Amino acid sequence: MSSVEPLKARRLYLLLRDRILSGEARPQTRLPSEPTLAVDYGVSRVTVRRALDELEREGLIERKPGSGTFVSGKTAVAPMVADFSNVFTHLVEMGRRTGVRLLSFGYVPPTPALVEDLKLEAGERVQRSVRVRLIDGQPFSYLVTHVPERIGISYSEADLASTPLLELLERSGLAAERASQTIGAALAGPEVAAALDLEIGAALLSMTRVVYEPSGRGIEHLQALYRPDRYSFHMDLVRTGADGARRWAPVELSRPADPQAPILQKRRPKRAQPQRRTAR
Amino acid sequence: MSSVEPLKARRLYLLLRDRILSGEARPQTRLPSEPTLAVDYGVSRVTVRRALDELEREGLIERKPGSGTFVSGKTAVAPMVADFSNVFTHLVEMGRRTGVRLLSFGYVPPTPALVEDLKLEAGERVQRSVRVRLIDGQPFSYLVTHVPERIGISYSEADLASTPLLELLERSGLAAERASQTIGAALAGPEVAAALDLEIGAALLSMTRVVYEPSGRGIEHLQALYRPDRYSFHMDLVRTGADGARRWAPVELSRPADPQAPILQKRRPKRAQPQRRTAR
DNA sequence: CACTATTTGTCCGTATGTATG
DNA sequence: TCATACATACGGACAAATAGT
Repeated sequence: MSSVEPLKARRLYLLLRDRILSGEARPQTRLPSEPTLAVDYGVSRVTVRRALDELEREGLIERKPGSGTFVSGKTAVAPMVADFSNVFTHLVEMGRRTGVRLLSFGYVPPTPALVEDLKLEAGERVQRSVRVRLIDGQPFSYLVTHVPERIGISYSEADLASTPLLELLERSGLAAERASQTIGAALAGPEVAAALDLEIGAALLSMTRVVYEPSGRGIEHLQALYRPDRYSFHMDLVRTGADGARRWAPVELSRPADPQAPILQKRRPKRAQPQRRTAR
Repeated sequence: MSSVEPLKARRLYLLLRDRILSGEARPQTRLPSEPTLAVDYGVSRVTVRRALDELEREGLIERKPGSGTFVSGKTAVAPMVADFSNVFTHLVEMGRRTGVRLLSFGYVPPTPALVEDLKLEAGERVQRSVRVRLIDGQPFSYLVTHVPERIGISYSEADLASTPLLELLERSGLAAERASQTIGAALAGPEVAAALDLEIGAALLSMTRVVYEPSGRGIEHLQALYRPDRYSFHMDLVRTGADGARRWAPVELSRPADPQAPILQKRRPKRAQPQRRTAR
């Protein structure tokens, strides 16, 4: 009973939903007509209708015959916004909104890449744990963590399910002094898709972080995958250094010194899109 | 007239290509067998073969009958890595590797979101420009910029095609003092897909940045969309403040690129020996 | 040297989504 | 809205090549 799904329609549905939920297509505004959408996205009108049907079923749009299709004012669930410069995930702030599920835990031989990133010695094994973070009961991040075995033994599996890893490491007397982060994008494989309640091939935000102790050896390697509709990174910067150097430093999140501070926790990135008219 | 494209096969192809180009699947390693892939990704073997055919055609994999499918040592084009804390896109570093195409330019009434973000006054219009950045002749970013009209008039359309916007603003005597950035993900619409040489619905890295002058008014609103295979954000952090505060500050960009990191590969529920074809 | 297990390569008929009118 | 034509996707089955026992 492997019924095949309407793939093109689903893709278009996802695209339009993304536009609506991201706030690009604002409530009460009219969507392009069905024939226009069909031409724009290179599909038939039947496919467009299928996508719109789905959106209508979810209450995201309202169709008025003879008039057009309109974005309804349905609000999306507030996504989570993280301060990019804050390496610690502070449970205090997250509070009871978030939870953690420990999917797997064990000690494995490291891959070559891990040896390089963590500067492991020959034969040294790593502790590998896979966790899923939830917000309001909904999964939003998939975390694969690798820690050198000599460090990993300082806490238990149960600790990991309740306490942020970096906090555990600190309690063990380890000093996290330097960190290195890279943000990119990736596609969801079967495991991740299942864990994050997505379909295979969905787009994800990815972050790779390596934390080092003063000696320069790595103490944590984290590969995180986020649902972009539920998580994004944010950073406020101020100009520093009168030496003409174009340096910018992050500012505190908690203290919005300026009443006009531009941060709003709930704001999501807008995806701009040239509505009309392309130039070549 | 080929009316329908192989969507599932294409998706699987993109997924596997992502794994290979990102370095997760390392050269010379063996991919899971076709039946295994079919089960893992919930498609038929025929579909798996189509995806592998495409990869083989591009030389990313080598198939050895009876033996398996192997990742060939073909190196991906080095993607661009940006220092996240550096608001300025320094042409100096980018040098001649990069180029800019100005797609559109003009003055338009602002959207409600823009009014809010830039703190525009009633009736104030904005200058809107759409640019595409190229690296080695290949497009990697799609930039939609909005600038208040009172500021935009200080430079010409030609300037914009050759000089970074923030530099132009500085020359006009404007002080960029604070900035606010959000990174997320988005899906490619028709225009962006065409501009970035992608297909509609492809995943993109998105960044929204608003730059403020000391008075608190916005002087630039940038919506950037990046091809994740050609661009990513990087940041090195050091611990600051012995006051126990968990502050981290960015340091100078030292090393070029961390190859993108590990995602998990589905393990077979069978009795698997240390076959270890996992991620890195 | 065979025997076995697993892999890729090739074929089939069937079912269903998509485009067209 | 409906019906038709076509391409894709599916689940088989079987052959050939490879590697390990």
